Amino acid sequence: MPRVKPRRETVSIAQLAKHLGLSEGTVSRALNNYPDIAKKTIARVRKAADELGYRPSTTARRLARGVVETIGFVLPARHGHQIDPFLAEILDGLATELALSDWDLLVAAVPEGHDEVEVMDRLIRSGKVGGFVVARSRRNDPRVDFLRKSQIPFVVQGRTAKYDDYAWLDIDNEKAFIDAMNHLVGLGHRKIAYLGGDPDLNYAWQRREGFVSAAKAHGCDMPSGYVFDGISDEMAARHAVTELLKHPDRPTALLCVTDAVAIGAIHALAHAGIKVGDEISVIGFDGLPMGEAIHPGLTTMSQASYQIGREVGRIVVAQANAPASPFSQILWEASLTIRGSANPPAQKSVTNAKGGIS
Amino acid sequence: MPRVKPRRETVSIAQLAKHLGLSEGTVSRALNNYPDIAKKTIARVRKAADELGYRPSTTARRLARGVVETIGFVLPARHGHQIDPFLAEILDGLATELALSDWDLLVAAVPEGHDEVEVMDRLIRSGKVGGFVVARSRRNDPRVDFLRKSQIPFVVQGRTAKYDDYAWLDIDNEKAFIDAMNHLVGLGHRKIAYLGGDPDLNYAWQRREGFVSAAKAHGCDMPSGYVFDGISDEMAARHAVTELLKHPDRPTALLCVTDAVAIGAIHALAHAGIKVGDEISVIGFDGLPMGEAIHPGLTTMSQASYQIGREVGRIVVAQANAPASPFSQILWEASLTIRGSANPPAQKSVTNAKGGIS
DNA sequence: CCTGTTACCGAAAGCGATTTCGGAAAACAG
DNA sequence: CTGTTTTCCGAAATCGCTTTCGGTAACAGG
Repeated sequence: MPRVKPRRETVSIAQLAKHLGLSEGTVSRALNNYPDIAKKTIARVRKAADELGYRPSTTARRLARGVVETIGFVLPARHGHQIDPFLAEILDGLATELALSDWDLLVAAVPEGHDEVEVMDRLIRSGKVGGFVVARSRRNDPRVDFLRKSQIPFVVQGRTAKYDDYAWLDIDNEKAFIDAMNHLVGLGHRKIAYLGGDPDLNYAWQRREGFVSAAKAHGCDMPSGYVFDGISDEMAARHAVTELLKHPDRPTALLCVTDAVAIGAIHALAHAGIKVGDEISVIGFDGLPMGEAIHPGLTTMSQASYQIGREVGRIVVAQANAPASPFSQILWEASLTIRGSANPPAQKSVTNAKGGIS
Repeated sequence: MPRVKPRRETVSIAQLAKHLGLSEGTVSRALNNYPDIAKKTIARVRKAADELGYRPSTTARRLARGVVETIGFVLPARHGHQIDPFLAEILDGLATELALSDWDLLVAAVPEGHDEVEVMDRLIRSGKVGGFVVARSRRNDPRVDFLRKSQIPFVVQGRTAKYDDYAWLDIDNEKAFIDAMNHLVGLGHRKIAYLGGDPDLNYAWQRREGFVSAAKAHGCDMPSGYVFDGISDEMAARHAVTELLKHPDRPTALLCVTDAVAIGAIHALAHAGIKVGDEISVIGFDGLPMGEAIHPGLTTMSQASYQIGREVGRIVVAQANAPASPFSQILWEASLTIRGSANPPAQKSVTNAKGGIS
């Protein structure tokens, strides 16, 4: 299926060269600051290039240089879920940072019936990208496994459980949830339930670890039925809360793996006529703007997702420019944002009820 | 600044040709289904290509063909705001649709101090994209003005006020808000206030038109101070609601330009101790999942943003493949999603108070 | 058996840059 | 004024693929 060739009417280096009475090679070297071109000539070429609106064809340049200054980002396959705000923010930051280095951002979706690694492999083989950013890492992540042996620069937002021979930027999720627990315990809570996410996702695992270790450290009651896993959206959160409200030893606080889950939980609690922030405290994680808009405001551990996107972009470009340099591995902290959803427990409930089975 | 040439270790057509004992040209034509290649040969080439994992370099292919199968999407400059969920959904749908046609999606941000048109211009001149999708159109949109005379295929999500000689896909915002008003009036409301967005954004303008015309048609009270403009986020919505609550003739319902605004309004109302869905009804627009998670659930006009993204992708690719064909101009309808935030007005308030100045 | 088609494939010329290599002109030294 | 460096630029090869243009071999018809 041969196609037509709709040649763009843009200026080529040949035209620019003819216009200047120079050879293409000279023009090219002038624009790329080669030392063997007279400064006067460089200036002349620059000026003409500006006037004619010349921009080198990135296609031709890529072919000649053999370098692709484009970062790939594969959107997680949507299994009914919608793309979450956290990813959107990362993308925004990433695009912004890449623009500053004159790199491009290629966003790819995973078609039905394919998987992420397949998509990445095709992007690499067809020479469309020169690096990757991987978001929302899993404990055991095939994407990272693949990229590790692919010779291509990449940065992971998050970490995996096993290997550590690659660049990543992660939030200290464990510490964040320990902090959150400290806050709750400091407020007087001892009966704290946990709405966790898919433990395959490393952040969910890490947060759970933080919760569990802090609960132990503080000697919190941990009756069975206090810890949920696999809560990934608002609806799941509502169901979990419904369960929880039937619990003989009702918790006074709820720690949630994400803001979305926390908001779902708050909704469910409000629906059940329970006053959030009063009868039950809730803490989330993310720092979504929405957390400020709901009632009561959501107390949460905030992470600067836009900044994460930017930093990740910076790292991947740096790595592409200096392949031999050691991997950046950066750990950032989340910060506690206090709003109305977490307060001291209601007085009547401050009894050390006999805990159930852990 | 000459760079190194880190040649990828991928298979080239030359290697494949040598491996097969054929010429490069023949291999190329075989893979592109030229009619003058024996079917047997095509099959043989196909097989070998699969086995060797050959993928043609898109860079070389682009250079040779002079066609760039990439759609550009410029993220709106973030003036403190965060990227909204609606855009994220569109992106997701767009990427998915493009993947099916084997097109790529290039997402660009606007660096500080530049504007969107500049960014688009550079993307075109440097040959990085072969088409554009423009989202969130303004009534008077420089991006559309620019693209109209740029000879490059593009699709606008939304419309502009003036020209109509380009492809677009829009929601019938005016009708949607008339429908919303009909719903409110049907419930018994007559005193309805409006929290509108930036009227430069065409959807905000259209929705406002819908509100105003329906209000007139139904003979609703329209005292001054009932219509707000420029409400773009939750905080602005809160301030507007604060104003509104001081109004001598308090409205019984609130129509909001977006879900985000509606959620901000609900928050403000709840904060003021007013029961949403009871004392005051609220309706939004978008159909964000969050609207289902808040309490009470948000009654809203839903639009299928993911589908919009897909359709827009389909259109732009179609247009790129058949440049001469007429512009697709598609109008979709939003659908009313009823939840708890809009109900008949409280009985005591159902008095036809004397309206203020319109 | 000879000629006219058809069916297939090879050769070669781009596409628009980059980069190496070498040579002419200019600058410097003696 | 000649010989040697520098400076600066042109020529040409390349990157990997597409596509046009012939040309050979096979096949048909007479």
